[in-house]
Amino acid sequence: MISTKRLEEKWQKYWEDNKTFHAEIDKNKEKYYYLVEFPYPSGAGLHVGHVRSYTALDSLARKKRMQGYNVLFPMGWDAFGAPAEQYAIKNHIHPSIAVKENIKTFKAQIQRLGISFDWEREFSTTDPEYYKWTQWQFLQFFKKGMAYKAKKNINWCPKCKMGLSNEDSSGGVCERCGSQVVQKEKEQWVLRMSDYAQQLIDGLDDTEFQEKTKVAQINWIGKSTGAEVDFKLKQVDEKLTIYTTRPDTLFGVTFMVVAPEHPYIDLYGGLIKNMNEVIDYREQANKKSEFERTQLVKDKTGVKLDGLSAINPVNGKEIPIYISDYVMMNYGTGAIMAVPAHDARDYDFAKKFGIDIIEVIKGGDISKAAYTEDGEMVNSDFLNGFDNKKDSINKMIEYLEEKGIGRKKTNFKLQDWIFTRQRFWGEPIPLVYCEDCGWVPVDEKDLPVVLPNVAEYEPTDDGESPLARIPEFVNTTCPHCGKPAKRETDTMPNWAGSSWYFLRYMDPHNEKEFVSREALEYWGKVDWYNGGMEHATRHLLYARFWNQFLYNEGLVPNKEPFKVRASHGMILGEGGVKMSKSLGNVINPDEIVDAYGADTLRVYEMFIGDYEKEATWSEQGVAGAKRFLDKIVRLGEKVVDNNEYSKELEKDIHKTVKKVTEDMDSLKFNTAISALMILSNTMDKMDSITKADYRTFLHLLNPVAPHITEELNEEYNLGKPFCESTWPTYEESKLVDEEKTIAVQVNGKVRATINVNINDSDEVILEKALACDNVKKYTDGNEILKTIVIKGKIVNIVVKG
RNA sequence: GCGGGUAUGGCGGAAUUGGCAGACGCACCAGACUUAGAAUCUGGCGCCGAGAGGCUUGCAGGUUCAACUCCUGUUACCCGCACCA
Repeated sequence: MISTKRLEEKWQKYWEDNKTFHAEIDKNKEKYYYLVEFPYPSGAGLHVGHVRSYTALDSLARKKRMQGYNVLFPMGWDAFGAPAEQYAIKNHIHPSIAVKENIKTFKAQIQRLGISFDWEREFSTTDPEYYKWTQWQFLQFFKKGMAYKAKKNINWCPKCKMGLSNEDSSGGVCERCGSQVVQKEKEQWVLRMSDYAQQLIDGLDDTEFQEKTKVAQINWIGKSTGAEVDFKLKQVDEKLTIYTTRPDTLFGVTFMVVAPEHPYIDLYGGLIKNMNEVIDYREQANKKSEFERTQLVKDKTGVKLDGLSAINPVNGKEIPIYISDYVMMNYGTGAIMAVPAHDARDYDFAKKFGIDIIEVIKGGDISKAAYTEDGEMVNSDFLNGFDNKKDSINKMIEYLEEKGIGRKKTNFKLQDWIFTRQRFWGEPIPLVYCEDCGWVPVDEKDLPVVLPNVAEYEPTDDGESPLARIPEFVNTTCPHCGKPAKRETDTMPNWAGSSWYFLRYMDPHNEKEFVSREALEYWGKVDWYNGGMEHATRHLLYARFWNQFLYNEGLVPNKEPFKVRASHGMILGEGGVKMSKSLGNVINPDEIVDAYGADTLRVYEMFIGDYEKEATWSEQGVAGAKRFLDKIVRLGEKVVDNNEYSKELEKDIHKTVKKVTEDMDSLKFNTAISALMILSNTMDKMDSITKADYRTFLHLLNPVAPHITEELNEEYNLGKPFCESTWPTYEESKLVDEEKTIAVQVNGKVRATINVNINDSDEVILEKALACDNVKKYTDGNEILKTIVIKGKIVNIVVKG
């Protein structure tokens, strides 16, 4: 046989020459859309983790095609963003050139693996032909009022010199470089994602995501129900509105707290006697990063507003107001009512500042965390005696609404999406600022707004985009009135291009539309989307939001873009540690392909363990996969010219067809391969196998090891190439075992095994069981209390003593 | 703190969903072939025990003829989220 390298190249060429994996709309065939998250083509090249998910989906796609589906399985590149830009700055080349080089490397690496992507649909988010439509879609948001410019305190990474979304600065740390994020005021384009909070929760019902993914999204969106309550200020005719989930504890309110940024501080600064102290505190708080405010400083700080106080609306008592950084301006109303008896944070604060603590729920452990659950209400006037949280809350809301001092209210943690980056390497935002007309969208015919081809793309210290330094780019005319005007110089985050790439794959070369209606209707939803768990609250949420917006605008036919979402586990280095450059334990897939071949790498990674869990790399395991494939090659020497299954193998083959088919559908590649290993061991023990035996065996292995199986199929002249054949089927009737060995237990312990026939009655089986010598040993002289016969499975005899 | 998950031999992991725990692979041991090695083949391989046998799925209980699987409690680790009112 020819060498592994040559045969792999041979079949890769065959598939390419025959456009085997190219999909076209075909209304006579049922479609299936497999999608694997497109990679960021970094300079480091392909990782064995990529190989795992690509091979898994490739196997599924190959099988699905053989099962008669019209399979869409595309691949592209998510190439905007900071890493490419950093690389370009460091090496003094234009990011577009660096990106092209990296894509070339990645693509060659993927192609060596024989992944059945439809390369005719390939694109990069950085292609002007693609980002033209990203810009076009941004303009749809803009025109709908879904994009607005706001002066925002944004998460600012001082190292990357860039504004970050909440999602990108989770934990107060820059997602990219790990620096602590600080707050900086900046004008930003923002998408009204929070408007979609409820729809994003509801839409999950229309998906088949894993529970953990759904939960992660639901938690991130952070819905809470409660009430807004208006507290009158004593010194001025004004009310301070707060949000609470526990209006039933209103009688226990002994103070209020506003966020340092609360507008009332400036508005009523004249009444505040210790304004200097207050301003000082606010400045201190502002300097703190979100991380310091939330993680490090659990110790409560604050300043009492001297000269400004509020009235508790339910009992008329005067209560003090404090500012403290434990209240956030971006959630609720930026002000809270404090119930120190039943909330740990309020309790800490009250203890520190010597404020009254009034118990309103009996039995609540005052010093412990969070709001007390059920207990009898006390010190609460009309709520006294209520002993159920829900009823108390309803009663209070009813009271508040009646008096017009409060109302039921739902809040979400989900914030609007900060959509601008002060960077060069992103999609330019297609807006122009005109002194007379304000912000005006670029005419559609003038899209895309192309990134200029210059050498200056380093970020500036003042936080302006590098594009601002390029007069030819900045200066333009107003699309509306024609007067001189200036372009927006910020660019989009790299989550933009990935928010709709799955749509573009359906019709990637369309110059007139972002995708044709026909393609949208035919390819529909992504049936199976594989990606990392780390994207659950970012890419996956952004993409759903984006698609829901397009749906609401009538631009796409499905509100939810993805049906099933699966995620692969990470591959760790030997010893169970993360692969990293610094540890020097990164495995380059090329080296494995060179040494063992692509099929071996593929089989190994599919056999390594539970697909959804992390797995540890083992070179010895790779060698084991290679041994398995070598054994399969040797099996060919036993083939005799017969187109029926061997009698001895028929049942095993039918069972294996069933097992492999079902296991692959549920991502249990490891057990599918195990079943094939068992079958190969059985065949290996036989003197000869038939062509039919061998072909079906190779066919079942083909999705995972496509090259070697095609080659052997051809060499032994077994039939058409698998990629042009129909997936094997099994017959239920061939699965039944006539004879079976089952265990006999006495008092739950196995004492013997017996052979039973499928037609044996329970009585016959029991008789056989009782006849065993080793069973008699335990039953003789003992009273048999009970016998259990489970057909085809087990016999259990319960004896006394 | 809240939410989600995991726990099975020396290792990666199986277990028809309540029916012989440890499939399959790796590693290891012994043997065959070989001048030797590689490759390949045969056999062994959870723990204790010479053996009969006993014990064993993080730990402690429970349900059941029967529990890795169901229930209660508990421990450890991993991952999200987190002064969210």
